[in-house]
Amino acid sequence: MSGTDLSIGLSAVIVSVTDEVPHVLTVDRAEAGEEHRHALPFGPLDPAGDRTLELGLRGWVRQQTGLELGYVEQLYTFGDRDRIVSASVGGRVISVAYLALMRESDAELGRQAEWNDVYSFLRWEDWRRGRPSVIDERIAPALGQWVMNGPPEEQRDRRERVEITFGLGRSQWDGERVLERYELLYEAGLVPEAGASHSDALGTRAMALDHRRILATALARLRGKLKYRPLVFEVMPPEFTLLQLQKVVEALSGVRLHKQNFRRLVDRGGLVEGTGRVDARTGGRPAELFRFRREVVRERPSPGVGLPSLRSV
Amino acid sequence: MSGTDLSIGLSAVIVSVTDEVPHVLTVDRAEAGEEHRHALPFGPLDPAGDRTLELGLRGWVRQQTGLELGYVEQLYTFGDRDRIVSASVGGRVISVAYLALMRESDAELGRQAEWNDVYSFLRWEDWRRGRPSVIDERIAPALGQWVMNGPPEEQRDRRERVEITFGLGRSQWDGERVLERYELLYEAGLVPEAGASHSDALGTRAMALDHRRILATALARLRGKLKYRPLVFEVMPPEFTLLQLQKVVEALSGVRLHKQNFRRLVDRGGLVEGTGRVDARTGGRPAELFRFRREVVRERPSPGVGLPSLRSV
DNA sequence: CCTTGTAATACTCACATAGAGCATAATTAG
DNA sequence: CTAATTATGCTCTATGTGAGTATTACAAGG
Repeated sequence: MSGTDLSIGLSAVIVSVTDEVPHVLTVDRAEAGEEHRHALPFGPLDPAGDRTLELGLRGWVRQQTGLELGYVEQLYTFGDRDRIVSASVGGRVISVAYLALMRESDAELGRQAEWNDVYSFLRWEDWRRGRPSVIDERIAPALGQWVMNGPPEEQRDRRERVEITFGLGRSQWDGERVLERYELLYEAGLVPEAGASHSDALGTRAMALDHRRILATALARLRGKLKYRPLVFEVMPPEFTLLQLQKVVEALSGVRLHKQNFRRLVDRGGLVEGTGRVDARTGGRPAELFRFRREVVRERPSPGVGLPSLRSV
Repeated sequence: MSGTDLSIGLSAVIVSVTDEVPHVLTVDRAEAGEEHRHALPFGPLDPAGDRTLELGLRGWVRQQTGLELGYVEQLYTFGDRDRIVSASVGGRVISVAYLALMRESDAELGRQAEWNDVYSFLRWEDWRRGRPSVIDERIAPALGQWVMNGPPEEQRDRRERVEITFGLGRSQWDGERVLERYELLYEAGLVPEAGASHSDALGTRAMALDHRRILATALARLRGKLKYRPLVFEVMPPEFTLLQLQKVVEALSGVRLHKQNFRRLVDRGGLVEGTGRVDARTGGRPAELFRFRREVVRERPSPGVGLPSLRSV
C-alpha cells in the first residue's frame, strides 16, 4: 500500500525585483484547465531519475520557463489529503516548495512564463505607501463579520487572531505574518481559492491550486530571513547604489526605510563596500556604486539589513 | 512511473529539557538491523489514511513511544536519492521531519523509547562550560587535515568554510550553524554515518540512518527560533523561577547567559509575569514563581529571549 | 542569637545602536 | 546662475546590552 497513489510535486517561488516591484514568476495553466491561470512552475519528482529534490526542481523550472536557477532554498512541504490538487493528477500529491531568488535581467523567459507583481496577489502586504486601503475598506469589515458568524464561545479567539495577524486592535503590524494572514483570509472564505462563494471579495488576483498559499509562505520566509542573512544581494546586480539597494529591500519587506540610517546600517555594518566609481544618474548628485562584501559572512554571526518597526517617510 | 517505488517517511525530533540537559527522544532500532541503535521515531505516511502529514506523524509517535505530542512544527524534507535509508524499505524514501517540544514530566514512555542527551550526539555544540575540548583536540586537527587533503585549488575554500562554521580563525562561533557543522564533519568523513572509515574519530555517539543530520537541523532551528518566538515555554512547567527558565534557555542554546540581564530581558520584555508566590528552594533566598504571559504575542512582533554573543559566567 | 553561605533581586554605568532630523555637497534642467 | 534633486555627513536622543556592585531573604551550623 505504501508505494501506490502517491507522488511528489516540486514547485518554485521564483522572486526577483525590478523597478521597485517584487516579481514572482508564473506559468499559464489556463489550457491545463485550471480555474485560475497563474501557477507556479511545478512538476512531479522522478523518483528514479532526479538525484535530489532540488535538481528535480531545477529541471522543471528549466523546462517550463527556460531559466537556470541560482539561489534556491527549501520552503515547506504541503501534504494535506484534502488539499486542492490539479485535476489532471490522480492520487495523493505531496508538494515540496522552494524559494528561489534571481536577477531578472539574467533571464530569457520561455513561452508561457511571465513575471507578476507579488503584491497583485497579496495586496494587503504592501505598506510602502502607508496602510493599504484594502485592509480598512474590505478586510477588516469582512473579518469582523467572520468573527460574529462564529459560535459564541469561539468569537473571543477569532477576534484576537484577527487583531494579531492584521495588527488591528492594540497589536502592531508584523510584516512577517504573511502566511498567517493568508490562511486567516482563506478560513474566513475571503479568497476565491477557498471555494466559489465570496469570490474576489478582496479584489485581488488568485492563483491556481494552493499556489497562493505557497507564495505567502515564501514571502514570509523571505521577509524574515532578510533581517539576518544577506539575501538581498541575490536579486541585486553586482554593483548598485545604496538607494537602489534600499528600494529593493523596501519592495520585499513592504515598508519604507529611513534613508540615512539604512545607509549607515549597511555601510558601517560591513555589508557593502564602495567601488570608488559613481553611477551615471538621472537628476541629483551622482551616487557611489557599491558591491556586496562577501567577507561579512565570516565576520558576523547574522548579517542582514535589520528592518525597523515601520516607517512613513 | 510516478507512483511507483516511492514512499514518504515521517520522523520527529522530540525535545525536552530536564535538569539542565536537553533531551531528544529516541527509539531502539538494534533489532531492526540498523548499525546504530538510536533512531528518531519514524514511520511511513499512509497516503490513503493520514489526513495530514502532521497527523500521520503524531500517530507514529504515539505508536512507538506512547506519547501524545503537543507543539509540533515542520522542519525539513530530506529526499536525496543516495541518502541512507533503512535496509528494510525498498525504493525511494522522501522523509519529512518535524520538531516537537514537550515537558518531559508529561510523558509516560513506551518500551523502546528513551530520552538521550542531545549533546551526546553533538558534543561540540555545548559551550556552557566554555569551549568544548573536542574542538581543539580532535575536530580542528582533523579538519585541518581535510583541508590539506583537498585539491590545491579547493583548499582556500575549504579552510574558509572550516573557519566560518566552527568559528576558528577570525570568525566567531555562531550557535545556529549546527547543521553546517554536522555536514562539514560528514563531508570530512569524521562521523561514523558517513561510512565505516574514520569511525568514531570524535568519540561521539552516532544515530541510525541520517537521523543525526535531522537532529542537527532541529537544534539549529530551535536555537534560531528561541530568539524571536516564545518557544522555551513549551518545555517549561506552567510556573517556574527565572533561574530555571534561564537554565533551560542555556541548555538549548548551549551558552551561558548573564543572570541579571536575562531577568531584565524576560521581565521588562513582558514575556513573563510574577505570580506573587515563591518557590520552596534549596539554599539561598526563595525565588518568585513566574508564568508565561501569552499576551506578549499580540503586543510585540517577535518576542523571544534574544541571546548574547557568548558569555563566560 | 549570630555567622556564613547561597541565591534572588535591585541599581548603576559605559557603550553601542536605532530613530529621527538638519546641513552640506554634487549634479542636471532650465 | 538658479532651482530641483539626490547623495552624503553629522548630531542628538532614546533605548538596549554587557557587565559589575550592592542589598535582601532565606537555611544551616555554631
